[in-house]
Amino acid sequence: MIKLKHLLVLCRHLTIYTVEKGEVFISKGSTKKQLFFVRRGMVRSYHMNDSSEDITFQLFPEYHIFGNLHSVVFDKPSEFYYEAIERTKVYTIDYDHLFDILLKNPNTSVIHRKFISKRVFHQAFNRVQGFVFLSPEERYQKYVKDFPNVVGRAPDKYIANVLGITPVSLSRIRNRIATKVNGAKVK
Amino acid sequence: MIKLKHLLVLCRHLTIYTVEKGEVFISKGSTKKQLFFVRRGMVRSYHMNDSSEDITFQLFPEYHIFGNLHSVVFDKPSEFYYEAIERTKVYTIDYDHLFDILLKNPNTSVIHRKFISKRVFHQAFNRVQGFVFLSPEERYQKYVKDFPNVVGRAPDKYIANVLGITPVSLSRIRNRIATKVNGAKVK
DNA sequence: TCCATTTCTTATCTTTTGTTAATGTATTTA
DNA sequence: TAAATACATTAACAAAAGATAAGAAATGGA
Repeated sequence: MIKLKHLLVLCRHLTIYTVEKGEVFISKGSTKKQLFFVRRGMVRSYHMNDSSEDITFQLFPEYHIFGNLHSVVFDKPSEFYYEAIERTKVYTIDYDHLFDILLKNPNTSVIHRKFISKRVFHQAFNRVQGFVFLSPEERYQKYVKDFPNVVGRAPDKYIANVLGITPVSLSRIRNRIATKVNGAKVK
Repeated sequence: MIKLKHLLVLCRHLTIYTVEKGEVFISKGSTKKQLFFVRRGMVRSYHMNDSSEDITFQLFPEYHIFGNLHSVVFDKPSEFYYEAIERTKVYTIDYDHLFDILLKNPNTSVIHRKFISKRVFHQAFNRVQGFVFLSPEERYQKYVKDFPNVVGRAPDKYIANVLGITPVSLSRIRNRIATKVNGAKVK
């Protein structure tokens, strides 16, 4: 059980701010261990190729948590950029600071455990299951179900990357699904 | 720093045993929260399709840890089977028991954190990165590099599943790579 | 509102993958 | 040892995906 008073301990240490579309929260190479909670807007993490083409790794809409995973978990510089793709409002806290609080308030270790294992791990584990057990088409359908507030909103090219396919292929998949549903395609 | 005395606390609670090839450690539906350390042999986790065809999710050779993830992390019954694909020797401990020990020995929380975040999460996160950034062929090459003691040993059909492709496709990829390396293929 | 840019779709072609089945090769088991 | 089983490879075909480019639609700024 997470109790209100433990949440209050955390809230006092949160910083709140808003950034414009295109602004970057975390750059490649950063070792800052920060966690962010998206209160409004959307963020994408992406990887920059040698040939200067970026591939989106994940999309974070409202009420999702992101952070410099490479630093927080692996103690390495970030390999990703994290940028707002809309005007975005976040709550942020330094991870080491958070960890101090958790250590000083043993009861909050429940929050820590829940955070690390449930949220972040669950995401990664579920994605792997999708790649192993589902076809690209099924993976897209599952993504629509799991993230209905991302689909018509973030550019499809980002979603395609997240699903491990090309934007062109995603467009065809969407077409294929529409054709199936409507019997014949509606122009 | 993990200290010897903390490891000793854990060791006293480990159970050691060996099973034959084909025997099952964890069945689908199990809610037992157990962790296993593979001392010798190899284990595979797999998912049973409705049409009674199984898909391998992961392979665990020596010195790898596995457990009923669905139960330990999500408090749900296991959706996977975990079976020995060789004669396998494991060290095992009940997860709740382990957690008790960790709580009573605050210094061991380092072990806990390292275990959950580093090992298990690292695996999942790395796999997702592979699916998003690499082609099936590159994914296979990375797997060979990361698990040299699995490749010539576990059946290729299992490895193919882990990589999210069919066994036939993996065979073609291997052929393609061999042809590239040798200039012409060696029969 | 209009222009420029970005994004999505569509088309063409090539490559890869899935599917199914046959063949060859080990490995097991009786 | 012989037969049976499991596995890997290969082939043939269909389906899907990647790459590239061109056109349509949407978006964003001036």
